[in-house]
Amino acid sequence: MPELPEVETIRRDLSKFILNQTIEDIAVHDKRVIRRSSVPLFIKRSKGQKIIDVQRRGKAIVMVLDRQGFLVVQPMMTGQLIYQKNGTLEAPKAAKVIFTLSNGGRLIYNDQRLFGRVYFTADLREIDYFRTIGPEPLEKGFNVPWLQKAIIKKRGPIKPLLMDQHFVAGIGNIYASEILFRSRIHPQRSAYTLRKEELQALHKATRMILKEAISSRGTSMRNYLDGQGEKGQFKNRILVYARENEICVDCKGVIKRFVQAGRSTFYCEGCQK
DNA sequence: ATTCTGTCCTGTAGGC
DNA sequence: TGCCTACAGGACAGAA
Repeated sequence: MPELPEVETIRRDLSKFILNQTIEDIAVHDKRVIRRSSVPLFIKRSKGQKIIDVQRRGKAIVMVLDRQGFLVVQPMMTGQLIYQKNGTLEAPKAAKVIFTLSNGGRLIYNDQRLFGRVYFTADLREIDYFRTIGPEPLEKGFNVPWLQKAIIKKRGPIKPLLMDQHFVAGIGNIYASEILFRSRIHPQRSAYTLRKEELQALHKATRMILKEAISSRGTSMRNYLDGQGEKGQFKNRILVYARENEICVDCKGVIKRFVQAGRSTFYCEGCQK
C-alpha cells in the first residue's frame, strides 16, 4: 500500500500523537504480522518502553524506543497505522495489533492482506531491508550525477528499476508511473540509455511529485488511510495511474496499461518516448 | 550480476 | 441475485 508520501504522512501524524508515550499494553490479534520473533518475545521486548522518536526509511516506519531497540512497521500493500485518541472505541475488524499508550490513546495496526510486518529489532543493521536500501529521493544523495553513475550497468527497463528499493527508496507502483509521465520517459526505456537531459527531468519530476503527494497527504486509491484514519487527496492529481483508456491531459493521446515485472504500468503513448 | 516470476493473503469490482 | 475472474500503494526467494 503506502509508498514514500503515504508513510511520511503517517510518520508526521504519529509524531504529533505518540511521542513520549509509553507502550503500556500490546494486543496481537493475528500473529502472522509479527515477524522475526515469537509474539511473547515481541511483547516482552517492546512493552513498557517509551517511544522517543518516529522516523521513516523508505516505506518503513521506525519507532525509536527509550531503553533499547526499535519498533518497525512495514505496511506493505494494505497496512494502516492509525492513532485513536479515545482508547475505549471499538477496534476495527482488520485490527491485527493494538498498542495501548500511557496517554490513554491507542495505536492500531490494521492489515487486510496480511503482507505487512511489525517487529522489534535491537539494531536496524540486522534488517536486510535497511542495510541494502538505496538513497532517499528527497535527500542530497539522490542527484543527477549519482543517477548517471547508478544507471550505467542497468540494462533493464526504467520503471521496475525506479520501484527497486535497492536502487532508490520509497517509490512504488503509483508514483513510478506518475514520475515517468511527468518526465516524458517511456516506462520500457532501458535505464542506461537515458540521456543527461532525461535524467535531469527524471530527478526533478521525482522530487516534485513526491513533495506534492506529501502536501496532499498521500494517495488513497483503495485502502490507504493516514495516521488519523483519513484519506489522502493526491488521487485527484494522478494523471496516468489507473487511467487506462482515458485521454492524456497534455497531448490528448490515450493512456495505455501493460504489465511489467508483474505490475500494472500506465503511460501516455503520445508524450512518453 | 541482473532481471523476472511466483508467492505470501483478503477483499472488491466487473462481466455474464 | 450469484458465480467467476482479474486485480490491488510490496518485498522476498528462487529461477532464468
